Amino acid sequence: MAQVRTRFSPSPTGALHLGGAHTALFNWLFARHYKGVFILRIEDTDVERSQEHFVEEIKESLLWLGLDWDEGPYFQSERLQLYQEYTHKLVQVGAAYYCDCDPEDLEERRQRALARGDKPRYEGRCRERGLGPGPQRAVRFKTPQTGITGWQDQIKGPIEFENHELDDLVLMRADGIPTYNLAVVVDDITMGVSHIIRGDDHISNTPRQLLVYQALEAKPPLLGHMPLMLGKDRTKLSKRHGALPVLAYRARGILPHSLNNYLARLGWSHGDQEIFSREELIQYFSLDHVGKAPGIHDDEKLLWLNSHYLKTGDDHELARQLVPFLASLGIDSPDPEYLAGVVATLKTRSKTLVEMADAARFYVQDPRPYEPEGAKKFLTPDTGPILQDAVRALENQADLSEAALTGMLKDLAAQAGVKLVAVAQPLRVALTGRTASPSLTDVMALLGKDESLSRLSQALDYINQSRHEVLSNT
RNA sequence: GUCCCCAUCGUCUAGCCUGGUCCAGGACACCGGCCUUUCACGCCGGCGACACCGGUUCAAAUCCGGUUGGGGACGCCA
Repeated sequence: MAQVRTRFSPSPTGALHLGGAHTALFNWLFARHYKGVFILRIEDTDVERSQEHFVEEIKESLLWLGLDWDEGPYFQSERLQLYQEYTHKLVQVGAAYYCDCDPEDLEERRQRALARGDKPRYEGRCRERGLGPGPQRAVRFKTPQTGITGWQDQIKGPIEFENHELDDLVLMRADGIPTYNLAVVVDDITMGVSHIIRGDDHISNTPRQLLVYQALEAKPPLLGHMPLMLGKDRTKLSKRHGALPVLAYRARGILPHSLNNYLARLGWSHGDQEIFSREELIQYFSLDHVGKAPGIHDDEKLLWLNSHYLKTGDDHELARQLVPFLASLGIDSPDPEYLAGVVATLKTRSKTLVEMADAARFYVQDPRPYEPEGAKKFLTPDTGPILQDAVRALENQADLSEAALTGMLKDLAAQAGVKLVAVAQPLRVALTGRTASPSLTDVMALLGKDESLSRLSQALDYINQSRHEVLSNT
């Protein structure tokens, strides 16, 4: 295969969301697999809606996902001259013509046709008028009205359209800015794009673009239309389906590779494999295992992948990634070594970094106020003696290893003649403020002897205090 | 409405091209059990699908046709 050159070409009219990330990923994977080039191109010909800050957000999103580009970003708004040249060429060879139809009038006709149940299309009023350039004049493509335009889609297989289904699309607006259909073609030709991989919502544009290639006597790239991602309601994924911008997933505490792995497996597969490293994704990716049917976005599966990567990730690396999440809870990042230890105890219990940060609170903050239910149930006059015994035992405990602490807990239970759980829960609430937490042996080891002892006496104070409150209330 | 695309468990999917090895495999979710100092993790098990009709064939999830259903596109948006 000649050099592979793919591109991702978002329009900066909104944030990069899941659907965009999906196509970006497939293009990137394809380019990386074939050791080709991945191009970023910003399609900002919609002057009205394009915004600079969206460009930044798109770049940031791609970088966060690790989808680095080799060329670009190119901006269509900086290539207007080029589109003009191509437009003139098309007019010269008789493949395009000037049109002065009133856009509002056209819009009205379109609405009427739709209401009537007809296929709305430009009737070709200016097609044979031989108009020259002038103000308020757009350039339309003279679509052949006979014959068939088709291609071998790299994902869907053969697709064909009858040319008479197509109308004369606008290539160049009256204001001299090209439309999408012209700009893509010119760009893909001049940038030497070898493979266009895009959503299948572009299928109906494809015959038009192919016809433009023909008129330009240019060889079109290979085309692959990937199935769309649908929302739970099975319609095209859009803003109204929830937290969709890629950066929203970052904010939720999703790891970038979790999202990549998730997105890769939506519409693509490699046998029964679910978990892929970045390298494996590159190694295995190809268009022949991209499916044709649309997929529905499933947050649960994403969360599962994320918890998998949390579980299997490196403690220090995860600790580093956890820092901003702690910060947003108002917690200064503790010593990296200590935080890695904290992470080690939390990684199997968290689905996101947000959850992990929240679960980490008690390690670096006062466990009070205690979880009300837990305090009510486990920090009572009945459990006071157990806590007192625990204080004594811990004071004499020199070895804070897992085995030693487990032994200590078991001895405590044996001496009190109760089950281990009866000792563990009061201690847990005293130390962590909660009824659910990592293993107590881990907690005590990390907190250290002094801090643990101080939390136990805090809890004893709490018990005494509430007893007095009860007494004074009665 | 017209054109185009699609159709395997609730969801993501393997298998389909090169029919038999599939009374359809994996994963998420869900349910049950085990493990257990709590919560999780983990482990074991369970539930659960070839949209429908016809054709081709000794044989069809796999090939063909139709029906139904879903989606997408019909902009001087991309």
